[in-house]
Amino acid sequence: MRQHITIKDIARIAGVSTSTVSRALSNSPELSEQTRQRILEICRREGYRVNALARSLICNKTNVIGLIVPEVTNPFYAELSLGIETHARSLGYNVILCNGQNDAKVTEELFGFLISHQVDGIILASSQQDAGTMIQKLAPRLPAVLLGTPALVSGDEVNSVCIDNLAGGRLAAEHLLELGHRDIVYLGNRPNSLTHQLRLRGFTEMMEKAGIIPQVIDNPHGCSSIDIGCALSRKLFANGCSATAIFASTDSMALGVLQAADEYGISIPEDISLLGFDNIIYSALPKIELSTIDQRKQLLAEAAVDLLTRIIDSNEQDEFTHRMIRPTLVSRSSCRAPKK
Amino acid sequence: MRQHITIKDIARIAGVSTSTVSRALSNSPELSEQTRQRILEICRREGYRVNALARSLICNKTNVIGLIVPEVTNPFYAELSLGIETHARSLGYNVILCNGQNDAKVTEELFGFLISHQVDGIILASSQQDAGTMIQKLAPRLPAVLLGTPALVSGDEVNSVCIDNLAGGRLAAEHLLELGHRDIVYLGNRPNSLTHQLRLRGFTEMMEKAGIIPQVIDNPHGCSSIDIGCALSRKLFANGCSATAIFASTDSMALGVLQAADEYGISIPEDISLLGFDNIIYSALPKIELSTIDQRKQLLAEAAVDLLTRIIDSNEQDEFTHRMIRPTLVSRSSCRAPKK
DNA sequence: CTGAAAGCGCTTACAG
DNA sequence: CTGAAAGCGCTTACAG
Repeated sequence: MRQHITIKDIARIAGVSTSTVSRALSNSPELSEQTRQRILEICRREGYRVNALARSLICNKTNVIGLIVPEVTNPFYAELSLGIETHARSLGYNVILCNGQNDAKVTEELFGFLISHQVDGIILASSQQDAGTMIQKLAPRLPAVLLGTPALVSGDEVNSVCIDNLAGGRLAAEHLLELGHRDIVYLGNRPNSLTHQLRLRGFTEMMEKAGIIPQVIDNPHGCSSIDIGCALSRKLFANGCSATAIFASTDSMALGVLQAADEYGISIPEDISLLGFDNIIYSALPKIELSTIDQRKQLLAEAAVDLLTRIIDSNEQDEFTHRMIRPTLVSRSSCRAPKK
Repeated sequence: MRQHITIKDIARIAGVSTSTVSRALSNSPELSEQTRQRILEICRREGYRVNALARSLICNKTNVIGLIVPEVTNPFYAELSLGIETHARSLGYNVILCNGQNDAKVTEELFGFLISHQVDGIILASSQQDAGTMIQKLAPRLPAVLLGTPALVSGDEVNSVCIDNLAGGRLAAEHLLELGHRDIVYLGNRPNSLTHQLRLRGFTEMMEKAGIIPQVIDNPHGCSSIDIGCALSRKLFANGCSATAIFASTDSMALGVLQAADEYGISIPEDISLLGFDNIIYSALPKIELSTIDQRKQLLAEAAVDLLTRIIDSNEQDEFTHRMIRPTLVSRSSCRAPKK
């Protein structure tokens, strides 16, 4: 069944050596145009397809990039991975997209899988604190880029691309302050996520300048989701919530807030303003209309691929690059001035 | 830089032949437990990792399944791919997830990529009419399963797993009829999609039994999305819409209807009831609360993987299997009885 | 229980 | 311009 046709078969049919077939396929210049065409025609006719495994084994290059995301079901990562795949393809690389499932064990296995398969480099998208350390430990020597978390701050020797979360937090604070909010909740802070730490820090610093100390509600889970956002908000609302605005750590969390608010008869934005972070496509839906901080996924994706391929090509690694992208505010209708 | 440690290095360090190292790694029984442990310890210490390319080349088996989805950014496919990956992993297979981007050219390239990389089998998730033919043409001889479209009907010689779309269409019709609707629009029919044809047929057959001929609005694009749903609905609403209910061909399309309705000041479900198809997670959001037909992604995913691995193991292919999963109605609040 | 040898499908110096 | 040979990293009969 799995009997593929090989270069040997083609050589036999064409009456040439395997070397010649190989050269015809790789567009080697040292070959008469005539024989090349004749051989290529035979390949086409016989449905020949090069065995990438064998070729990569020889060339020590696969032209494959491994991409690990925490969860494809989160639209933020789905959109990000689409951007990465598209840009990588335009540069001649294929992408193997893997689902870490927010699980360190699975992620570690995926590293093993990708390395075993000799990928040329790895992009790890993560908001986990230890993502940089993971790369160092699991893929030393392999070109790698950490996407979404600034490795610079954590001191790991890895390359990274991410949004400026500090600036993002500040943007959020400015927006809510300008609208006149004073009693504000930051919902869903993940203490073990550097990304979230920075987001929070930018937010609180700006708030404190205005003499305000926001209430911070931690998210003890390793990820953010609608369900978690909903659960945390239920607790908040159950205890009676005086705040006029909630800044949710991600859009998914914000969608959860929306759900809990609905259950408690709280209107958004009439009773409470809601601001998210990420700008996933569902935030733009009517009835949702979530104001949010845009992570600019397209820019992130391209920067990560560009950086990784540059490292792969340079074949050296004695300095590390960190790129930060500036976030922007997307103002929709989930935020307004507080009631007097 | 990309100097990996090989079996030869291990052999040298351990003072044995490469054969022995290989046997230690593959848990071959013909080996003293003592040397095995000694060798494995060295491998661990040196951070040795088997080169999957070389191993697969010899074994003629990769334990990798290729999965092509039209778009990971569609939550339906994102959830489906998660189910497939999880189930495949539990059976010892890794999954290479690829993004067809709703583009025949890209999909064809992906087939080439996967076949070149010697995957053991392919799952193609698609709602395109010609998906079965594509498999036959691009991957004859390779174990493959078409997911989401019934190959049986199209007469292609491929295996398939899908929901019973005819039954799904009937379920939708029954629900709207029971609520008392008589003036109904089916929005987003894709004439070149067998899946959608069946959905429509089940729907109209049931309607016609009740003496009703629904208005059908075609979707000329090759895919369904929020934007397309919105654009089609705008046209519908702009011309004045008498219908009391809309059955959208997918949940994404339904979200687009919601958006257009909002623009035209039409309330759902007060003015018009809205029913979707798929049951993506965003349909469950408050304020959205979309009634829909559940495709039961988990069952689909598992059935596809089970079928594919069975074919891979059997190593023969002279009969083709078609599995259909029964859809269910998920009734939320976007559908109600029409105003008198 | 262990090793030498052949071979998986390919590429690339090295000759001619 | 073309071919014979070596080799990528591994596995597996075949001897011993």
